[in-house]
Amino acid sequence: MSQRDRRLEVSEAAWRVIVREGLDRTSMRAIAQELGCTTGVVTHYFRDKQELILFALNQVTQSLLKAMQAQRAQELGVERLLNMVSAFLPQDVERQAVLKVWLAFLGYAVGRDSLMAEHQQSAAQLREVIMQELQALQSVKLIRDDVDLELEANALLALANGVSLDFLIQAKHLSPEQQQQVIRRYVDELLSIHTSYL
Amino acid sequence: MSQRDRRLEVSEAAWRVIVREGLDRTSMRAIAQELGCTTGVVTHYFRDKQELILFALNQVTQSLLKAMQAQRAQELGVERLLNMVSAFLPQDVERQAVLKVWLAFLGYAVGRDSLMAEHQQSAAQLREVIMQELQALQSVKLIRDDVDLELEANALLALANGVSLDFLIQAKHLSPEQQQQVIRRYVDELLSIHTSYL
DNA sequence: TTTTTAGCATAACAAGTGTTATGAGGTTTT
DNA sequence: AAAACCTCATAACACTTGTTATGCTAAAAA
Repeated sequence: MSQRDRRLEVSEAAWRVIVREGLDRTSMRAIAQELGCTTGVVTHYFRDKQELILFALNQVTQSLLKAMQAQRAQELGVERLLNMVSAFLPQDVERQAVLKVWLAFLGYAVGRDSLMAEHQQSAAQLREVIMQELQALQSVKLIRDDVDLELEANALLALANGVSLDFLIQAKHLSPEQQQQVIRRYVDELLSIHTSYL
Repeated sequence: MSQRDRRLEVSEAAWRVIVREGLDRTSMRAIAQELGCTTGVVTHYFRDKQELILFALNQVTQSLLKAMQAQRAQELGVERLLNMVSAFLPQDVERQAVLKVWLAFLGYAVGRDSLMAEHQQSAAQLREVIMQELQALQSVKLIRDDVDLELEANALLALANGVSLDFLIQAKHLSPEQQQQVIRRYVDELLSIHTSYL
């Protein structure tokens, strides 16, 4: 087992504790116990807790980015954009766990401007990918030329984030199908096919 | 000064610390120092920290609910719904502070199912108010009869939450005008005026 | 006026925190 | 085979945490 894999094991143990117990109860000792060893392992692979947290945060955002990028294999079009945005909706237990970790981090980042800025950087990457997608759709005339793509990218991500949050904060939350439906409707609205006769 | 006001003072001091330092660094001592007194005050008005946190959480959600309800003074219509939803967008520093406290609580509630359930109850209230508004609009034929109002209420709140979050997690976030614009466009879509010829 | 209570400061408590040093045992390198 | 190193357990460190008990002062009630 490589050194890199061991770091991942620690990070994933941290995930599990965060999802189950919450970020503030995720102590070094709790992570070690989850992994079935002592804190020696944790301190060996991470200089301090801050580094561990940032690493785990990166794991979260990178996993979301990858899931989204994987959808770009399909041919350009509405479905591709839809699938890209849907890639990080909480439609199964894994992504629901990711969502919880993500939210825990966001809450933790409140009042910690440097940490929030770190996350903003990842969010900017995500926004960039979506923007490129929108630009591609605009260049093939699927989106009208007068549409503000920066605004649309933000709005689309906002909707996706809101739909994700809905899963955690609403008791009667949207089903996976409804999540997709809400996103789909919004994406459809973006297309000149539907808006050309406005 | 009444006993009730004193509790509010403590709670508001807690808010300020949370926004500035983060929830996990909001200790009893920090709150007391923010208020300019000792922990004796805090422990006198709140049995334990849990009670203080739940009280402050309630203050957050109630303030949002009130701000929204205040908009119902206007006459029924698109503008009223729009203003109700916009009432808790982070369009000024006060509401931006409320947003931070809210997010801190959400992150804190991850892994604490009872606390999350508590928040879901408040969220359900909010959803109910929006649903009533949608029903009113439907009854005056501003929304088509075949529209699923439960789904729409969730979707609308999801969009609003997402737009709010966008303010914190996106460096290039939406301006107050853009926030409103995004909501407005979505609300417009709900109206039969725009969807009748689909 | 006496007594009771509310409001608050102070201090101490046990528990849990991140961090660090030390060292043992195994693996790789030289 | 010897030296260097990686992996990890153990233990101790200085702090911070929420909570509780004690007591003082001023206001209210008797």
